[in-house]
Amino acid sequence: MPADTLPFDLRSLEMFLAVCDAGSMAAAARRLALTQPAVSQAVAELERRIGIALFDRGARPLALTAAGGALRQRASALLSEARQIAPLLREAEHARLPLLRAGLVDSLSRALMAPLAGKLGEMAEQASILSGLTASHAGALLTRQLDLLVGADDLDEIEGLERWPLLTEPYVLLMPAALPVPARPADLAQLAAALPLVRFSARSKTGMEVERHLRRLRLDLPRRLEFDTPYGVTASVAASGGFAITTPLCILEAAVALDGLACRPLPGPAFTRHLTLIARRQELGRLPREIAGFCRTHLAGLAEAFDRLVGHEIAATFQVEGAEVQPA
Amino acid sequence: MPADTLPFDLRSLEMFLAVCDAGSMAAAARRLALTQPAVSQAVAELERRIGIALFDRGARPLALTAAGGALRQRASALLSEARQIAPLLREAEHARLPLLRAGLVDSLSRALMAPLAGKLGEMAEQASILSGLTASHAGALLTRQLDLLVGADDLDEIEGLERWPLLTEPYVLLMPAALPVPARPADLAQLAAALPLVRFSARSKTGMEVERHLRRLRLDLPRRLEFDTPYGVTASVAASGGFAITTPLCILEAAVALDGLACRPLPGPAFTRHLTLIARRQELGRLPREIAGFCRTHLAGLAEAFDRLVGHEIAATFQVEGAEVQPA
DNA sequence: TGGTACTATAAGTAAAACTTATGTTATCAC
DNA sequence: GTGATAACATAAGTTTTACTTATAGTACCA
Repeated sequence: MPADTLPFDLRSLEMFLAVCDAGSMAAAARRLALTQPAVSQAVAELERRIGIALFDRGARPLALTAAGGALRQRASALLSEARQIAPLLREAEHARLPLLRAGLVDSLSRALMAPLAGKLGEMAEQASILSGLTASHAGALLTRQLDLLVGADDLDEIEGLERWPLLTEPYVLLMPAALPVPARPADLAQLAAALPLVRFSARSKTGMEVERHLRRLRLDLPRRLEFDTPYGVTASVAASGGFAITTPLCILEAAVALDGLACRPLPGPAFTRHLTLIARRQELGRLPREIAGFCRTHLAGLAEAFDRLVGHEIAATFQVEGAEVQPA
Repeated sequence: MPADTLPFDLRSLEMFLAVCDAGSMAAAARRLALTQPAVSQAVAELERRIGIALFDRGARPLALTAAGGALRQRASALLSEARQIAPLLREAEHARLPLLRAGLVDSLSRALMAPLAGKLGEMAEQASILSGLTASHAGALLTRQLDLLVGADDLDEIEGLERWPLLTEPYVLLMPAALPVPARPADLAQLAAALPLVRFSARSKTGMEVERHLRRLRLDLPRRLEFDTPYGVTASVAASGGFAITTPLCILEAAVALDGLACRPLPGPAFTRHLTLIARRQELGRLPREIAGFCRTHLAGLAEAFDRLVGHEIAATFQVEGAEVQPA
């Protein structure tokens, strides 16, 4: 018997949830057409295997502990997913690709979500596109909860992936247009003394990159307000009159009015962000390549909006991948 | 033995995946420290219970059938979620953090992110606002990675929380304006036959609620395209000419042009969504109450936009909480 | 203070999961 | 083709698990 065995199976979760819903083990037993000791034993075994008490014995209307409540949430989600599977497999028999799941980094939602949805809808029977942080999508890709990922991280530390670069964009300053443009990195500290710096959370790849870059520049800027979405950062800068280190795509993503704000070049060494499409190697054939091409075509259409947003000087750093690079 | 039993348990899925990964049943057996017949029997039993062949016997490097491939995707997702559960429960027991962090459901980003950031920035030395799904925020709240949560779930199965209702809004149909308005629930099936139904993913509370509602109405609508953000759903409907079951706030959140689309009442019994502010009980004093009041004030400002979007008839269901309800 | 309705434990039984043993089939080297 | 090899399937026996009945213990209510 392997040591990393799961501490429960679906049957025991089913019984646990029945107890939660019914309010007592005896009632749950009736509902499941079992005897009461069966339920009692199953719950006890579940608690023993997880190693945490799930119910508060000694309180008569049986009460959940904190851990019990958490399990209730997750278990019901897990079971409802499990119940969907079998019917879907029957449909999967006569289908193209049965299911295609993609993770799209937040900052490309507005640029790519709808066209990508159309494309995936053509290529698969069922398509699912999730938004969020690249970090969480990366985990999902590896555990096969996702099949494709478009994000700001090329996951080069992970084997067995194929990578299709999409575009490169510069980091920029988003700040009040009236203020003087910082010329040297040190001017950023001065700016931060006058205005609140709005940051990306360190949960996001972008936030981590910015943090690392500032450390390289030996700048220790305050950390007052942070967000994990481009909208949060941009909207907060617009509302509060602060400033942020962000990228053109992140600003476009937010789709908020930028009255009185301007994009300025970030002083100091070049600092860019790369967006990449990633899939597990050799599982989807030429599909990732085709989708990457499709994304590039759509992203190229943004060049004009970029120009308007940041001016020609900065926009030159914006670059959609042209040559179709072979996956590493 | 009840008839609606699941056709598999986690153990059999584990074995099935081991076979997929190892490439043969014998190799999988070695890896699982079992004998070959154990695996063979488990796979056979799994196929019998699901009622579909998963592998292509007779092809020697064992090949997956279409259904087998689909099961592989979903089963590995299911298992990786299952494996996360136990460790999370252990964390749920303790942990404590000083900093003020809030989780805001995606559909309120546009409405509340910036003002909430300003407010929290006043009240705390450092504030962090994360966007995403209520479900993941709920876990973060329990494990004390978040201190506040604004979401579409009141987590009533969890003890030890205080809840501050913010507003109630109706679910509505977002569909082409030119098409006739569905009068009865059954008309939805007809609509779904003509147009693609764009769904919220079951990962989101909104998606789960819609799914449950449809099940109550005994409607089995196709599942072609799904998203976990309001922007995804709205943009896809706008781009593809499909339809969706969504809410006014979700539509406003997306901030996309709705040319040719209209909001229609959802036929059938009343179906509304409740947004609530949640905190762990008695940990932040009167702060949650104050923030809830602040949020309501801001949300009340949306009433006009609601009217324009959905018309008076539907908008009547939109209701910002007035009385400050004592936490349960 | 019993009565009721629940939970826990003990011991036995039915079902399942797994094992060894053996037969069958596809692939490959010759 | 032919036999060797490595895989899968099936049969029969064994261990483990899940469930049952029976009984004792515990919180709650009148």
